[in-house]
Amino acid sequence: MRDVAVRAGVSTMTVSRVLNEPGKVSEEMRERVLTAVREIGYLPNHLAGSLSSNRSTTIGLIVPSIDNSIYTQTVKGLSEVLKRSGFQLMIAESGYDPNEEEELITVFLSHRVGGLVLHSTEHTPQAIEKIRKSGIPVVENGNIPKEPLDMVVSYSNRDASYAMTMHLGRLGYRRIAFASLYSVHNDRSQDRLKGYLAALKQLGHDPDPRMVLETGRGLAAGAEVVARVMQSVPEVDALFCAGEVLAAGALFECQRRNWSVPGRIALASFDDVDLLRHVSPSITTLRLPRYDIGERTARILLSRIIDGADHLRGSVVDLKFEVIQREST
Amino acid sequence: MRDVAVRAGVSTMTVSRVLNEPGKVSEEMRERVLTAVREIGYLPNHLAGSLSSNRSTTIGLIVPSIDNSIYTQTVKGLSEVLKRSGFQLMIAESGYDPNEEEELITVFLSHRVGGLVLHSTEHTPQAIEKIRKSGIPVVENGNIPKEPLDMVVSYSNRDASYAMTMHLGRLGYRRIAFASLYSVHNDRSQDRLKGYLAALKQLGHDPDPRMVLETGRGLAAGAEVVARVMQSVPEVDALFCAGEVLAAGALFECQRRNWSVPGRIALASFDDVDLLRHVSPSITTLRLPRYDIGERTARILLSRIIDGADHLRGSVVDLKFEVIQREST
DNA sequence: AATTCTGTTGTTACCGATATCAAAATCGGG
DNA sequence: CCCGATTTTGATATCGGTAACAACAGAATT
Repeated sequence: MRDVAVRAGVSTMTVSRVLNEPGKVSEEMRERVLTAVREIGYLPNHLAGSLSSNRSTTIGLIVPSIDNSIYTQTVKGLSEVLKRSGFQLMIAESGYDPNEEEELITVFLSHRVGGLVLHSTEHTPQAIEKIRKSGIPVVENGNIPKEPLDMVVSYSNRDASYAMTMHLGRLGYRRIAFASLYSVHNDRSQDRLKGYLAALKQLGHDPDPRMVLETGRGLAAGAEVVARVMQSVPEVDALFCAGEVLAAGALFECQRRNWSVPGRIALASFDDVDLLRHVSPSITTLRLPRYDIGERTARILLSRIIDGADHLRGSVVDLKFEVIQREST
Repeated sequence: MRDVAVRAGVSTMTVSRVLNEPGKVSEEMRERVLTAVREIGYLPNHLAGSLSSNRSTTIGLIVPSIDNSIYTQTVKGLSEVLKRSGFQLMIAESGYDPNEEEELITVFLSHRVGGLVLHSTEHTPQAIEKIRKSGIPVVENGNIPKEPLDMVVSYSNRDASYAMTMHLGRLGYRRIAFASLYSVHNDRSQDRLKGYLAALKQLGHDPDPRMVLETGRGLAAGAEVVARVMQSVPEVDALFCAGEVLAAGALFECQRRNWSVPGRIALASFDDVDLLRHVSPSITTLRLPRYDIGERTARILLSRIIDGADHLRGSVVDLKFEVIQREST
């Protein structure tokens, strides 16, 4: 930068102004400086800039696992909005472990990120303390927690699960089973179960512990879960899989075993991925606003960081979802 | 840091040493400093550290699109290895556009990343120039380019495509069609086509332009492409889809139209994702070392950055792939 | 014409760490 | 017990920018 200043015959301060607040510099200076910048091929040093101004254009994002198609839509929404404002994304995986998450938060804070996006809504007390102390804006977006850290952009897992279960009930299914990922350290799973149970109650069905299943990740888990419930409760007539991979795995297993869907058993899913629309039968599911979540998260963060919109502190954005009725129910 | 130094009654330099080169400090000092660090809840400022030391623990990664399951495995490999060494990942999407990529490279360079990982192997001349000038290590890992920028960790798209086509030939298929994504600005597609053509030649089959198809992304594109080739060349007996989404889409279309697979037409795919193993019939495909690519990329970058392993400059790692024979062929 | 205001540019200090080299403490051997 | 070698610690400059305020010129006001 010094080189540019010398070449243009101005002070470094003027160079800095041309690059950051061009309006405050006369036309003539601006051109002289920009020419020098081009001639030298000068690249500003963001580290120095951030250190000096105590402002950062980096946002830290922590997801449970990168290789999960449902997060990627959110990441894309985030990334596209942030890029437009010249912000960068730092991404890390917590592996569904709050302690790991805390560690990553620490690393991000020491990188002085301007904001933080957390998919999980379960945090260690130390993590919460560190975030509070840092004072940077945070958005949680995997669920709508009881006690938000700061801002929230999400949909309600409980409401979505409730809506789908009610939908199945209204279609006339009487023995509706529910499958989700293991719910320890996963309040999304817990809330989905709550929604399911609330809907059963509303429908006047009795809950049956044999019809509430938990399993691991992957298509194989979906296959296992449908086989398990068919075995233990043969009269089951619908299976609501709270996860799109589980639902797909369940469908494939039904195809292999020649269980007609929805004749023998109906299937419903959570999250609308391309796959569910293209299998036959196509699978009834919930369309969740994954991309929108990323977009809104980015916007609200930028408002806080750039415009200092302090009135947004603690705001909760509850985005809409939709039941998509297809052939499988 | 000043506060910590004062509290421990030492100089900031000693604090810095305790944190970065604990071996060079006496046991007593170390404990005094660490206590002060804990009491104050001190978080080092990485920006300041990087600026001062001119070293960075951030790696920039540019992928064409984040929401593509095949990249996520590579990202995971990268992320896991980097995390262990305290490195961070900055991720951005180029949207398959070299100009966009150049822009992102510029941003990353001004953030002074310690290394760069590019999935694409097509770059603008300016991008190449900027990278050269910056002197930071770079890994390309989407393909094995003719003229690498620096280091390469990948498999050969041409060889993989050749291997699968030969496999189909050896199984006795005589009219093998080939489908890929549009090949403009996509040397992966181009190389896969080359491999296919080379194998046809080797097998003594004549290439037929009606059996070489290009299409867009998504399951619908796979459906479209299989319908198209069945229409224009009814005697086709195998379709090699150079992309796992295309193959899955093609299979679903065959199921809808009741074209028996592999009886009426055989299907082969590129990349081994969970889905291809679980559909019925399961799909013959290539297992590519996606995760390994990320892992090796991270390792080789860290060697260059931490150990200054200059002999690795320009090295090319050609990882192995494997043909997975399944029910669809 | 003197005074105030406005807009542009420059000066200086500082952001929070590390590199470098000098100073002080420790150590072993004669 | 002294001296040089070795280890440990500290003082200072610096990394590359920006904040804050000062200086200055020309326009507007009185």
